[in-house]
Amino acid sequence: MPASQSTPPTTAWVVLGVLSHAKELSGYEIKKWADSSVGFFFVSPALSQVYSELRRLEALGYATSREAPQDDLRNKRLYRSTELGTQALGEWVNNAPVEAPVLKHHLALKVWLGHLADPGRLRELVAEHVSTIERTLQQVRASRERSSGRAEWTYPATALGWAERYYEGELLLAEQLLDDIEGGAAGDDHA
Amino acid sequence: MPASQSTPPTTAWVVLGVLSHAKELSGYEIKKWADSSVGFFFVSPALSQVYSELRRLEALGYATSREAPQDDLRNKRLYRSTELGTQALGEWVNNAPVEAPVLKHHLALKVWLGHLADPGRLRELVAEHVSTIERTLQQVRASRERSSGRAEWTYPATALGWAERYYEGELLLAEQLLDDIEGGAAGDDHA
DNA sequence: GGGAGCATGTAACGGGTTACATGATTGG
DNA sequence: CCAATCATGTAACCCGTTACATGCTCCC
Repeated sequence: MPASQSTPPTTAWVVLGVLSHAKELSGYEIKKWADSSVGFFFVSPALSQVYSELRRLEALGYATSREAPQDDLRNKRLYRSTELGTQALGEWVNNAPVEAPVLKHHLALKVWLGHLADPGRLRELVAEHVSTIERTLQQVRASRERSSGRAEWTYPATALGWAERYYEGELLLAEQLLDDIEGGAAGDDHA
Repeated sequence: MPASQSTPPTTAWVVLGVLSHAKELSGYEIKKWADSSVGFFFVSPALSQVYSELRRLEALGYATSREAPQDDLRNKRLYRSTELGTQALGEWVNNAPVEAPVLKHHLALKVWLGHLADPGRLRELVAEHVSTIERTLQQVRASRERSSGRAEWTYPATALGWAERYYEGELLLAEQLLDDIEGGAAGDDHA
């Protein structure tokens, strides 16, 4: 037995994960679901990659698809998870070690380079960041509210609750950051 | 003037940023500094990539290098930022828009897939994650303490202070997560 | 003697993105 | 009529990683 052994990339599990929460979805729909759920705590793949992961999953026997007419002339391909797929996904969830979170925090990076920044501009950058987070937070809340209540969405709702608190934390951190850089050259052991 | 226009990848600024905090460093040293500073809020590049970014920076005129003997027979290449480099970096810090933070939170992802997990195992996964974060937090604290005090490290210390609070927040979030999944099927609007 | 740290680099690979191409339907 | 949404896919590209290759020195 020579063949492929290496585990699929996490993105494959993300796509299969969306499928595990629904019965049958098109690539396009998967992308949308990903954007408004998993996207708040794990990078949501580009549409083109959703399609290629779907092909991979099908090749692995983790998903099946069927052609469905959506209107005259137009076809969409609908995917669903197989037994094997759900099994493999559960296997991954339970047995793969939890990798350390990966973070690219551009604002923190810029603060770290604050000695090269115009002080006033630095504060503006924090403000920019706060707006970004606030927009995200609104979306998270909307999503979480949508999923709260239905029994099948318990875990997604829990994850979204986590994300909500996470972004609230981001806001707090930004405020404290502002104090730090405002409070003239601070950064040493606070009061 | 036809030539290259596209901005270098963020990693280039990371490397140049390390250089902007020192006078002259080898690639190897840069990697170490990156690991224990910027690495806590922005992915630290692999050593091989540090070297290739250095070559890029030199080609752009943002850095210069010189050959320095480190012991008989052995040479190391020492890099320093040029005027132009510092200028370009400052330009980036001040004028490039702050991109949204990128997060890959594997634990949250797995919680989101909790319907496929063994409940007991899920709690273990959270515990695994907590250990990871605790280890990171210790390192952040050590780094922050090392940089606190010296005037030139004000901004790095501020950034590390941010990181310290960030990981403390992660710990809190993990606790609440445990409550959520422990407290039977919760996730809806808390008390 | 052997392993860890210092030091630099190449090569292969893959994960993932943007841009491009196409085209129908619906709503303002 | 035009923009947005639905819908799928290809191609180019590059960022970044792991694995490999090499070799010295210091310390146990």
